[in-house]
Amino acid sequence: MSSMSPLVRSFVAHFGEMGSRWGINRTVGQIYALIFVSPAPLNADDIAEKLEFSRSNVSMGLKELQSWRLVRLRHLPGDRREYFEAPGDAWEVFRTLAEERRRREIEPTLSMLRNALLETPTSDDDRFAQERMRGMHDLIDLMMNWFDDVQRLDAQTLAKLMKMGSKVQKLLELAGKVKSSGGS
Amino acid sequence: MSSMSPLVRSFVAHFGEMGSRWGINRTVGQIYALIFVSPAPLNADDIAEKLEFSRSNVSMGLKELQSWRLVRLRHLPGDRREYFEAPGDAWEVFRTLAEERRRREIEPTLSMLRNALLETPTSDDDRFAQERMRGMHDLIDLMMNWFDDVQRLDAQTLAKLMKMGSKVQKLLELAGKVKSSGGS
DNA sequence: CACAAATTTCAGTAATTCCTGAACTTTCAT
DNA sequence: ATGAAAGTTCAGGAATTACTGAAATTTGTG
Repeated sequence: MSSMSPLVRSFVAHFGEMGSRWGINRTVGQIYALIFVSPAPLNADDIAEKLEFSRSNVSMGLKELQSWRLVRLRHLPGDRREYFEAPGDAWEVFRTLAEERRRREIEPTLSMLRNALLETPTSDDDRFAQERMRGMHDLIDLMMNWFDDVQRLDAQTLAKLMKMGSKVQKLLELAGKVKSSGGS
Repeated sequence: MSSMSPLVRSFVAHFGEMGSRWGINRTVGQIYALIFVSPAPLNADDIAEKLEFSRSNVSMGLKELQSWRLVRLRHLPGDRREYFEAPGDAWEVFRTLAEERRRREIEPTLSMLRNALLETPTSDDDRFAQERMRGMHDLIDLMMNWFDDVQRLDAQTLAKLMKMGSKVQKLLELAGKVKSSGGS
Protein backbone atom coordinates (compact mmCIF):
# COMPACT_ATOMS: atom_id res chain seq x y z
CA MET A 1 0.00 0.00 0.00
CA SER A 2 2.83 2.35 0.87
CA SER A 3 4.35 1.58 -2.50
CA MET A 4 1.43 3.07 -4.38
CA SER A 5 1.45 6.67 -5.48
CA PRO A 6 -1.43 8.85 -4.27
CA LEU A 7 -2.81 8.80 -7.80
CA VAL A 8 -2.98 5.04 -7.93
CA ARG A 9 -4.10 4.80 -4.36
CA SER A 10 -7.18 6.89 -4.92
CA PHE A 11 -8.06 5.02 -8.10
CA VAL A 12 -7.73 1.71 -6.32
CA ALA A 13 -9.76 2.90 -3.36
CA HIS A 14 -12.53 4.14 -5.61
CA PHE A 15 -12.78 0.83 -7.39
CA GLY A 16 -12.93 -0.88 -4.04
CA GLU A 17 -15.98 1.18 -3.11
CA MET A 18 -17.62 0.73 -6.46
CA GLY A 19 -16.93 -2.97 -6.52
CA SER A 20 -18.96 -3.45 -3.41
CA ARG A 21 -21.94 -1.50 -4.77
CA TRP A 22 -21.80 -3.82 -7.67
CA GLY A 23 -21.76 -7.61 -7.21
CA ILE A 24 -17.98 -7.81 -7.05
CA ASN A 25 -16.38 -7.39 -3.65
CA ARG A 26 -14.10 -4.67 -2.43
CA THR A 27 -10.82 -6.53 -2.61
CA VAL A 28 -11.51 -7.87 -6.08
CA GLY A 29 -12.25 -4.35 -7.25
CA GLN A 30 -9.00 -3.10 -5.81
CA ILE A 31 -6.97 -5.90 -7.33
CA TYR A 32 -8.43 -5.16 -10.72
CA ALA A 33 -7.81 -1.45 -10.41
CA LEU A 34 -4.21 -2.03 -9.45
CA ILE A 35 -3.55 -4.34 -12.38
CA PHE A 36 -5.36 -2.00 -14.73
CA VAL A 37 -3.08 0.94 -14.04
CA SER A 38 0.16 -1.01 -13.77
CA PRO A 39 2.56 -0.60 -16.65
CA ALA A 40 3.92 -4.10 -16.21
CA PRO A 41 2.19 -7.39 -15.38
CA LEU A 42 2.00 -8.16 -11.67
CA ASN A 43 2.30 -11.42 -9.82
CA ALA A 44 0.24 -12.43 -6.83
CA ASP A 45 2.93 -11.47 -4.34
CA ASP A 46 3.29 -7.99 -5.82
CA ILE A 47 -0.43 -7.53 -5.41
CA ALA A 48 -0.59 -8.98 -1.90
CA GLU A 49 2.20 -6.71 -0.85
CA LYS A 50 0.91 -3.53 -2.44
CA LEU A 51 -2.63 -3.95 -1.24
CA GLU A 52 -1.76 -5.63 2.04
CA PHE A 53 -4.07 -8.56 1.46
CA SER A 54 -3.27 -12.12 2.34
CA ARG A 55 -1.78 -14.20 -0.37
CA SER A 56 -4.83 -16.47 -0.39
CA ASN A 57 -7.20 -13.58 -0.74
CA VAL A 58 -5.27 -12.41 -3.77
CA SER A 59 -5.37 -15.89 -5.22
CA MET A 60 -9.15 -15.99 -4.91
CA GLY A 61 -9.53 -12.50 -6.28
CA LEU A 62 -7.46 -13.33 -9.32
CA LYS A 63 -9.55 -16.41 -9.95
CA GLU A 64 -12.65 -14.26 -9.88
CA LEU A 65 -11.17 -11.67 -12.21
CA GLN A 66 -10.11 -14.39 -14.61
CA SER A 67 -13.61 -15.81 -14.58
CA TRP A 68 -14.82 -12.36 -15.63
CA ARG A 69 -12.07 -12.27 -18.28
CA LEU A 70 -10.97 -8.89 -16.97
CA VAL A 71 -7.48 -10.08 -16.33
CA ARG A 72 -5.17 -12.19 -18.38
CA LEU A 73 -2.52 -14.64 -17.28
CA ARG A 74 0.99 -14.24 -18.62
CA HIS A 75 4.34 -15.82 -18.09
CA LEU A 76 7.48 -13.80 -18.07
CA PRO A 77 10.58 -15.51 -19.49
CA GLY A 78 12.85 -16.92 -16.83
CA ASP A 79 10.30 -16.56 -14.05
CA ARG A 80 7.93 -19.30 -13.21
CA ARG A 81 5.45 -17.20 -11.32
CA GLU A 82 2.15 -16.23 -12.90
CA TYR A 83 1.78 -12.63 -13.92
CA PHE A 84 -1.43 -10.81 -14.62
CA GLU A 85 -2.29 -7.93 -16.84
CA ALA A 86 -5.52 -6.20 -17.78
CA PRO A 87 -6.51 -5.28 -21.31
CA GLY A 88 -6.03 -1.53 -21.55
CA ASP A 89 -8.49 -0.77 -24.29
CA ALA A 90 -11.54 0.59 -22.50
CA TRP A 91 -13.86 -0.51 -25.28
CA GLU A 92 -12.66 -4.04 -25.02
CA VAL A 93 -13.11 -3.99 -21.26
CA PHE A 94 -16.60 -2.68 -21.66
CA ARG A 95 -17.50 -5.36 -24.15
CA THR A 96 -16.11 -8.11 -21.97
CA LEU A 97 -18.05 -6.87 -19.00
CA ALA A 98 -21.21 -6.62 -21.03
CA GLU A 99 -20.79 -10.15 -22.35
CA GLU A 100 -20.18 -11.63 -18.95
CA ARG A 101 -23.06 -9.81 -17.34
CA ARG A 102 -25.24 -10.95 -20.13
CA ARG A 103 -24.26 -14.55 -19.66
CA ARG A 104 -24.64 -14.42 -15.90
CA GLU A 105 -27.63 -12.19 -15.42
CA ILE A 106 -29.53 -11.48 -18.59
CA GLU A 107 -29.70 -14.97 -20.03
CA PRO A 108 -31.02 -16.59 -16.85
CA THR A 109 -33.59 -13.83 -16.55
CA LEU A 110 -34.70 -14.23 -20.14
CA SER A 111 -35.01 -17.93 -19.68
CA MET A 112 -37.08 -17.52 -16.53
CA LEU A 113 -39.32 -15.07 -18.35
CA ARG A 114 -39.73 -17.36 -21.33
CA ASN A 115 -40.77 -20.18 -19.07
CA ALA A 116 -43.26 -17.95 -17.32
CA LEU A 117 -44.70 -16.87 -20.64
CA LEU A 118 -45.27 -20.47 -21.68
CA GLU A 119 -47.54 -21.12 -18.70
CA THR A 120 -51.26 -20.84 -19.24
CA PRO A 121 -52.50 -18.22 -16.80
CA THR A 122 -55.31 -19.41 -14.57
CA SER A 123 -56.48 -16.11 -13.14
CA ASP A 124 -56.77 -12.49 -14.09
CA ASP A 125 -53.89 -11.68 -11.80
CA ASP A 126 -51.69 -14.18 -13.56
CA ARG A 127 -52.78 -12.85 -16.90
CA PHE A 128 -51.78 -9.38 -15.79
CA ALA A 129 -48.48 -10.58 -14.37
CA GLN A 130 -47.72 -12.33 -17.62
CA GLU A 131 -48.31 -9.17 -19.59
CA ARG A 132 -45.85 -7.31 -17.43
CA MET A 133 -43.34 -10.10 -17.88
CA ARG A 134 -43.88 -10.05 -21.60
CA GLY A 135 -43.09 -6.36 -21.71
CA MET A 136 -39.91 -6.95 -19.81
CA HIS A 137 -38.95 -9.94 -21.91
CA ASP A 138 -39.50 -8.13 -25.17
CA LEU A 139 -37.45 -5.14 -24.14
CA ILE A 140 -34.53 -7.22 -22.96
CA ASP A 141 -34.72 -9.33 -26.07
CA LEU A 142 -34.73 -6.26 -28.31
CA MET A 143 -31.82 -4.72 -26.51
CA MET A 144 -29.78 -7.89 -26.65
CA ASN A 145 -30.33 -8.32 -30.36
CA TRP A 146 -29.36 -4.74 -30.90
CA PHE A 147 -26.30 -5.23 -28.77
CA ASP A 148 -25.27 -8.26 -30.83
CA ASP A 149 -25.56 -6.18 -33.95
CA VAL A 150 -23.67 -3.25 -32.58
CA GLN A 151 -20.88 -5.45 -31.36
CA ARG A 152 -20.33 -6.49 -34.91
CA LEU A 153 -19.65 -2.91 -35.97
CA ASP A 154 -16.04 -1.86 -36.08
CA ALA A 155 -14.89 0.56 -33.46
CA GLN A 156 -14.63 3.39 -35.93
CA THR A 157 -18.22 3.15 -37.15
CA LEU A 158 -19.39 2.80 -33.59
CA ALA A 159 -17.54 5.90 -32.49
CA LYS A 160 -18.96 7.81 -35.43
CA LEU A 161 -22.45 6.67 -34.52
CA MET A 162 -22.05 7.66 -30.92
CA LYS A 163 -20.66 11.04 -31.74
CA MET A 164 -23.62 11.70 -33.98
CA GLY A 165 -25.90 11.21 -31.04
CA SER A 166 -29.42 12.34 -31.65
CA LYS A 167 -28.56 13.49 -35.14
CA VAL A 168 -29.28 9.93 -36.24
CA GLN A 169 -32.90 10.96 -36.15
CA LYS A 170 -32.27 13.35 -39.04
CA LEU A 171 -30.39 10.62 -40.79
CA LEU A 172 -33.26 8.21 -40.41
CA GLU A 173 -35.70 10.72 -41.83
CA LEU A 174 -33.33 11.28 -44.70
CA ALA A 175 -33.01 7.55 -45.28
CA GLY A 176 -36.78 7.26 -45.34
CA LYS A 177 -36.93 9.90 -48.05
CA VAL A 178 -34.17 8.39 -50.15
CA LYS A 179 -35.78 4.99 -49.96
CA SER A 180 -39.26 6.19 -50.94
CA SER A 181 -37.87 8.14 -53.86
CA GLY A 182 -36.14 5.08 -55.27
CA GLY A 183 -32.65 4.92 -53.75
CA SER A 184 -31.20 1.43 -53.03
CA MET B 1 -46.32 -16.25 0.33
CA SER B 2 -49.06 -18.83 0.08
CA SER B 3 -51.19 -16.20 -1.59
CA MET B 4 -48.88 -15.93 -4.59
CA SER B 5 -49.45 -18.03 -7.67
CA PRO B 6 -46.55 -20.23 -8.82
CA LEU B 7 -46.05 -17.84 -11.72
CA VAL B 8 -45.59 -14.84 -9.49
CA ARG B 9 -43.66 -16.81 -6.94
CA SER B 10 -40.97 -17.81 -9.38
CA PHE B 11 -40.70 -14.29 -10.77
CA VAL B 12 -40.32 -12.88 -7.28
CA ALA B 13 -37.78 -15.51 -6.30
CA HIS B 14 -35.71 -14.80 -9.39
CA PHE B 15 -35.59 -11.11 -8.65
CA GLY B 16 -34.55 -11.91 -5.14
CA GLU B 17 -31.55 -13.85 -6.44
CA MET B 18 -30.67 -11.25 -9.01
CA GLY B 19 -31.05 -8.42 -6.57
CA SER B 20 -28.33 -9.85 -4.42
CA ARG B 21 -25.91 -10.28 -7.33
CA TRP B 22 -26.48 -6.65 -7.98
CA GLY B 23 -26.08 -4.04 -5.24
CA ILE B 24 -29.73 -4.26 -4.17
CA ASN B 25 -30.55 -6.84 -1.52
CA ARG B 26 -32.71 -9.88 -1.81
CA THR B 27 -35.78 -8.60 -0.03
CA VAL B 28 -35.79 -5.32 -1.93
CA GLY B 29 -35.64 -7.25 -5.19
CA GLN B 30 -38.58 -9.37 -4.15
CA ILE B 31 -40.66 -6.43 -3.06
CA TYR B 32 -40.10 -4.75 -6.38
CA ALA B 33 -40.93 -7.86 -8.34
CA LEU B 34 -44.14 -8.32 -6.43
CA ILE B 35 -45.27 -4.76 -7.00
CA PHE B 36 -44.26 -4.91 -10.63
CA VAL B 37 -46.55 -7.81 -11.45
CA SER B 38 -49.46 -6.76 -9.28
CA PRO B 39 -52.51 -5.46 -11.11
CA ALA B 40 -53.42 -3.13 -8.25
CA PRO B 41 -51.29 -0.99 -5.97
CA LEU B 42 -50.19 -2.72 -2.77
CA ASN B 43 -49.78 -1.39 0.71
CA ALA B 44 -47.01 -2.32 3.08
CA ASP B 45 -49.12 -4.85 4.95
CA ASP B 46 -50.09 -6.63 1.75
CA ILE B 47 -46.43 -6.95 0.91
CA ALA B 48 -45.33 -8.02 4.38
CA GLU B 49 -48.00 -10.67 4.38
CA LYS B 50 -47.37 -12.03 0.91
CA LEU B 51 -43.60 -12.15 1.25
CA GLU B 52 -43.58 -12.98 4.95
CA PHE B 53 -41.23 -10.15 5.83
CA SER B 54 -41.51 -8.03 8.90
CA ARG B 55 -43.43 -4.82 8.54
CA SER B 56 -40.32 -2.80 9.27
CA ASN B 57 -38.29 -4.61 6.65
CA VAL B 58 -40.94 -3.80 4.09
CA SER B 59 -40.90 -0.19 5.17
CA MET B 60 -37.16 0.02 4.61
CA GLY B 61 -37.38 -1.81 1.31
CA LEU B 62 -40.02 0.58 0.04
CA LYS B 63 -37.89 3.53 1.01
CA GLU B 64 -35.04 2.10 -0.99
CA LEU B 65 -37.24 1.44 -4.00
CA GLN B 66 -38.59 4.97 -3.82
CA SER B 67 -35.08 6.34 -3.72
CA TRP B 68 -34.45 4.44 -6.96
CA ARG B 69 -37.72 5.80 -8.33
CA LEU B 70 -38.75 2.28 -9.24
CA VAL B 71 -41.89 2.48 -7.21
CA ARG B 72 -44.44 5.22 -6.87
CA LEU B 73 -46.54 6.20 -3.91
CA ARG B 74 -50.30 6.45 -4.33
CA HIS B 75 -53.27 7.06 -2.15
CA LEU B 76 -56.49 5.24 -2.66
CA PRO B 77 -59.65 7.23 -1.92
CA GLY B 78 -61.13 6.47 1.48
CA ASP B 79 -58.03 4.66 2.70
CA ARG B 80 -55.28 6.43 4.43
CA ARG B 81 -52.64 3.80 3.99
CA GLU B 82 -49.91 4.28 1.43
CA TYR B 83 -50.11 2.19 -1.66
CA PHE B 84 -47.30 1.49 -4.09
CA GLU B 85 -47.22 0.72 -7.76
CA ALA B 86 -44.45 0.26 -10.29
CA PRO B 87 -44.38 1.87 -13.72
CA GLY B 88 -45.24 -0.90 -16.14
CA ASP B 89 -43.55 0.44 -19.21
CA ALA B 90 -40.28 -1.47 -19.43
CA TRP B 91 -38.58 1.35 -21.33
CA GLU B 92 -39.40 3.79 -18.64
CA VAL B 93 -38.10 1.42 -15.99
CA PHE B 94 -34.90 0.96 -17.94
CA ARG B 95 -34.38 4.68 -18.28
CA THR B 96 -35.01 5.31 -14.61
CA LEU B 97 -32.55 2.63 -13.65
CA ALA B 98 -29.98 4.00 -16.02
CA GLU B 99 -30.39 7.51 -14.68
CA GLU B 100 -30.07 6.45 -11.08
CA ARG B 101 -27.06 4.27 -11.71
CA ARG B 102 -25.49 7.09 -13.53
CA ARG B 103 -26.02 9.48 -10.70
CA ARG B 104 -24.80 7.03 -8.08
CA GLU B 105 -21.98 5.26 -9.83
CA ILE B 106 -20.94 6.87 -13.06
CA GLU B 107 -20.80 10.48 -11.98
CA PRO B 108 -18.67 9.84 -8.90
CA THR B 109 -16.34 7.74 -11.02
CA LEU B 110 -16.05 10.40 -13.68
CA SER B 111 -15.34 12.98 -11.07
CA MET B 112 -12.63 10.85 -9.47
CA LEU B 113 -11.08 10.30 -12.88
CA ARG B 114 -11.18 13.98 -13.74
CA ASN B 115 -9.41 14.81 -10.52
CA ALA B 116 -6.79 12.19 -11.21
CA LEU B 117 -6.23 13.60 -14.69
CA LEU B 118 -5.63 17.07 -13.31
CA GLU B 119 -2.70 15.87 -11.23
CA THR B 120 0.77 16.29 -12.65
CA PRO B 121 2.32 12.84 -12.79
CA THR B 122 5.67 12.58 -11.05
CA SER B 123 6.85 9.22 -12.33
CA ASP B 124 6.62 7.06 -15.39
CA ASP B 125 4.29 4.73 -13.55
CA ASP B 126 1.95 7.60 -12.77
CA ARG B 127 2.12 8.77 -16.33
CA PHE B 128 1.12 5.31 -17.47
CA ALA B 129 -1.65 5.08 -14.90
CA GLN B 130 -2.98 8.41 -16.02
CA GLU B 131 -3.14 7.26 -19.61
CA ARG B 132 -5.20 4.27 -18.60
CA MET B 133 -7.48 6.51 -16.61
CA ARG B 134 -7.82 8.87 -19.52
CA GLY B 135 -8.92 6.02 -21.75
CA MET B 136 -11.53 5.00 -19.21
CA HIS B 137 -12.69 8.56 -18.68
CA ASP B 138 -13.04 9.26 -22.36
CA LEU B 139 -15.07 6.15 -23.01
CA ILE B 140 -17.43 6.77 -20.14
CA ASP B 141 -17.78 10.37 -21.16
CA LEU B 142 -18.53 9.45 -24.75
CA MET B 143 -21.08 6.86 -23.72
CA MET B 144 -22.82 9.23 -21.35
CA ASN B 145 -23.10 11.95 -23.96
CA TRP B 146 -24.47 9.45 -26.38
CA PHE B 147 -26.91 8.23 -23.79
CA ASP B 148 -28.12 11.77 -23.17
CA ASP B 149 -28.71 12.21 -26.85
CA VAL B 150 -30.47 8.94 -27.28
CA GLN B 151 -32.75 9.61 -24.37
CA ARG B 152 -33.99 12.62 -26.21
CA LEU B 153 -35.17 10.52 -29.12
CA ASP B 154 -38.79 9.49 -29.08
CA ALA B 155 -39.52 5.84 -28.41
CA GLN B 156 -40.51 5.23 -31.98
CA THR B 157 -37.28 6.47 -33.52
CA LEU B 158 -35.34 4.57 -30.93
CA ALA B 159 -37.14 1.33 -31.66
CA LYS B 160 -36.53 1.87 -35.37
CA LEU B 161 -32.87 2.43 -34.73
CA MET B 162 -32.52 -0.65 -32.60
CA LYS B 163 -34.33 -2.85 -35.06
CA MET B 164 -31.99 -1.67 -37.78
CA GLY B 165 -29.09 -2.99 -35.80
CA SER B 166 -25.90 -3.17 -37.77
CA LYS B 167 -27.60 -1.89 -40.88
CA VAL B 168 -26.84 1.59 -39.59
CA GLN B 169 -23.39 1.02 -40.97
CA LYS B 170 -24.81 0.99 -44.47
CA LEU B 171 -26.80 4.05 -43.64
CA LEU B 172 -23.73 5.86 -42.45
CA GLU B 173 -21.86 5.03 -45.64
CA LEU B 174 -24.81 6.24 -47.60
CA ALA B 175 -24.96 9.44 -45.60
CA GLY B 176 -21.28 10.01 -46.24
CA LYS B 177 -21.87 9.72 -49.97
CA VAL B 178 -24.91 11.97 -49.96
CA LYS B 179 -23.04 14.62 -48.04
CA SER B 180 -19.91 14.56 -50.19
CA SER B 181 -21.98 14.75 -53.36
CA GLY B 182 -23.74 17.88 -52.19
CA GLY B 183 -26.91 16.74 -50.32
CA SER B 184 -28.25 18.85 -47.38
C1' DC C 1 -57.14 18.40 20.33
C1' DA C 2 -57.07 13.59 21.24
C1' DC C 3 -56.54 9.12 19.81
C1' DA C 4 -55.90 5.48 16.82
C1' DA C 5 -54.00 3.90 12.67
C1' DA C 6 -50.01 3.97 9.83
C1' DT C 7 -45.32 4.45 9.30
C1' DT C 8 -40.52 4.96 10.68
C1' DT C 9 -36.54 4.38 13.49
C1' DC C 10 -33.28 1.86 15.80
C1' DA C 11 -30.79 -1.25 18.87
C1' DG C 12 -29.78 -5.78 19.03
C1' DT C 13 -29.45 -10.29 16.89
C1' DA C 14 -29.25 -13.31 12.92
C1' DA C 15 -27.35 -14.33 8.62
C1' DT C 16 -24.16 -13.76 5.23
C1' DT C 17 -19.98 -12.63 3.20
C1' DC C 18 -15.19 -11.79 3.55
C1' DC C 19 -10.57 -12.75 4.83
C1' DT C 20 -6.84 -15.23 6.83
C1' DG C 21 -3.33 -18.74 8.07
C1' DA C 22 -2.33 -23.30 7.75
C1' DA C 23 -2.39 -27.38 5.26
C1' DC C 24 -2.41 -29.23 0.85
C1' DT C 25 -1.44 -29.70 -4.24
C1' DT C 26 0.96 -28.59 -8.30
C1' DT C 27 4.86 -27.22 -10.95
C1' DC C 28 9.33 -27.20 -12.46
C1' DA C 29 14.49 -27.01 -11.98
C1' DT C 30 18.04 -29.93 -10.73
C1' DA D 1 12.67 -38.53 -8.53
C1' DT D 2 13.21 -34.79 -5.11
C1' DG D 3 12.55 -30.64 -3.09
C1' DA D 4 11.54 -25.99 -2.98
C1' DA D 5 8.75 -22.42 -4.85
C1' DA D 6 4.24 -21.22 -6.42
C1' DG D 7 -0.47 -21.66 -6.22
C1' DT D 8 -4.93 -23.38 -4.17
C1' DT D 9 -8.24 -24.84 -0.84
C1' DC D 10 -10.70 -24.54 3.17
C1' DA D 11 -12.20 -24.25 8.09
C1' DG D 12 -12.98 -20.92 11.23
C1' DG D 13 -13.02 -16.20 12.95
C1' DA D 14 -13.85 -11.17 11.71
C1' DA D 15 -16.51 -7.91 9.56
C1' DT D 16 -20.39 -6.52 7.28
C1' DT D 17 -25.07 -6.51 6.05
C1' DA D 18 -29.84 -7.85 6.72
C1' DC D 19 -33.82 -8.38 9.53
C1' DT D 20 -36.79 -8.03 13.50
C1' DG D 21 -39.68 -6.35 17.35
C1' DA D 22 -40.42 -2.70 20.26
C1' DA D 23 -40.66 2.03 20.88
C1' DA D 24 -41.20 6.50 18.83
C1' DT D 25 -43.11 9.45 15.45
C1' DT D 26 -46.25 11.02 12.07
C1' DT D 27 -50.72 11.37 9.97
C1' DG D 28 -55.38 11.96 9.48
C1' DT D 29 -60.10 11.80 11.59
C1' DG D 30 -63.83 12.65 14.62
